Amino acid sequence: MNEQIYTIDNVESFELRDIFECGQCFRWNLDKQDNSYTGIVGKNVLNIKKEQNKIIVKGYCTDNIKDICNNYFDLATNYEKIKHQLSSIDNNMKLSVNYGKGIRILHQDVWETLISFIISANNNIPRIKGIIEKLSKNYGQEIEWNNKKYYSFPTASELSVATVEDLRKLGLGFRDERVFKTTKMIMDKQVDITKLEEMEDINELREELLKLPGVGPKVADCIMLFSMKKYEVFPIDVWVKRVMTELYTNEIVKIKDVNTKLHSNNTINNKQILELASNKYGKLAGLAQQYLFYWRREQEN
DNA sequence: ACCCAGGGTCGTC
DNA sequence: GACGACCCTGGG
Repeated sequence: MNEQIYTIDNVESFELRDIFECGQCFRWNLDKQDNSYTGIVGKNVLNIKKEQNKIIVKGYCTDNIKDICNNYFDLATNYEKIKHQLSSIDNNMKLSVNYGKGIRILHQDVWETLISFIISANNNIPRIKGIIEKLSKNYGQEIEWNNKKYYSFPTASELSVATVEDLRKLGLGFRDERVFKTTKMIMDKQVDITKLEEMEDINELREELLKLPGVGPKVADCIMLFSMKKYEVFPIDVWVKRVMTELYTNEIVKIKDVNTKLHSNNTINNKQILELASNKYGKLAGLAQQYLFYWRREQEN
C-alpha cells in the first residue's frame, strides 16, 4: 500500500455529484469541508476532487492509481458523443441529459454490485448504504489511511462465514437469505463470476444472473449496466416507471391501439416500457435510463 | 402515534 | 400474469 496522486486534465463529462449521487454506487461519501468524495474501490481508498477543469485523485492504493481510475471511471468512453446522440432523440432526453451532464457510468466490481443490488430491493438509499457499510466493517478488510479507518467490500469468501442470523442482525431484513444463498452459489461456482464477465450476449447473461436468489429482472439489469458496461439494458424501478409513465403514456397507448388490444386497466406495463425504450434509445438505453432516473428523482426534493 | 414508501423478488393463485 | 407478503427505517 502506498499513497499516490493522479491528475486528469481537461476532462469532459465528469461531475463528482452527478457520478456519485446518480444512484449507481453506494460507497462514496461527500466531505462538505472541501467538496471532495472518498470511496473504496477494491482494496484501494480514493479521495477525489475537482478544481476548475481538473480532477485530482489521491489514493491509498495497492495497484497503480492511473490504471484504477481509467478502468473504474471508464475514461476511454466518449460521453460528449453519447450525450449528443441522446439529446437529439427528443426534448425530454435533452432536458435530462442537460441536468445530469456530468454523469459517467462506473465500471464497478461485479460481485460487489451483485450483492449491493440484492440489498437494494424494496429498500431506501440511506438504509442500503448503511447495510453495505456494516457488511464491509464486519467482513471486509480494514484499511487505515490518514488516521481514518476504511473497509473493503468483503469478497465472496469473506462473506461466506456469515450465517443467515448474522446477516439478519446487521439489518438486512428479508434479504438475509437471498444474500446468503447467492454467496454460497458464487462460492460453489454454480454461477461463475469470471465467466459472466466474458459473456457478450445480454440475454444469456441475464438468464445466468436470474439463477441467483434475490436477482430479478431489475437487479440483473443494474448489475449488467453498472459493472459490465452493458449500455443497452434498461433497468425499470419505481422512478423509471414513474418518469416513463408521465412522459410517454400517450405514445405507448397510441402504439397499442394500432398493434394490440388495450390492456384492461389501461396503464402501461414494463414490457411496453422496454419496447419503447428499445425503439427510442437503442443501444444507449441504459445511459438514457440513468439520465432519466437522476433527473426525475432529484426533482422530488 | 400511526402510516407509508423505499432502485423488487418470490411464492401462490 | 396478477397480487400480497416480506424486514426495517426515515419522513410525513
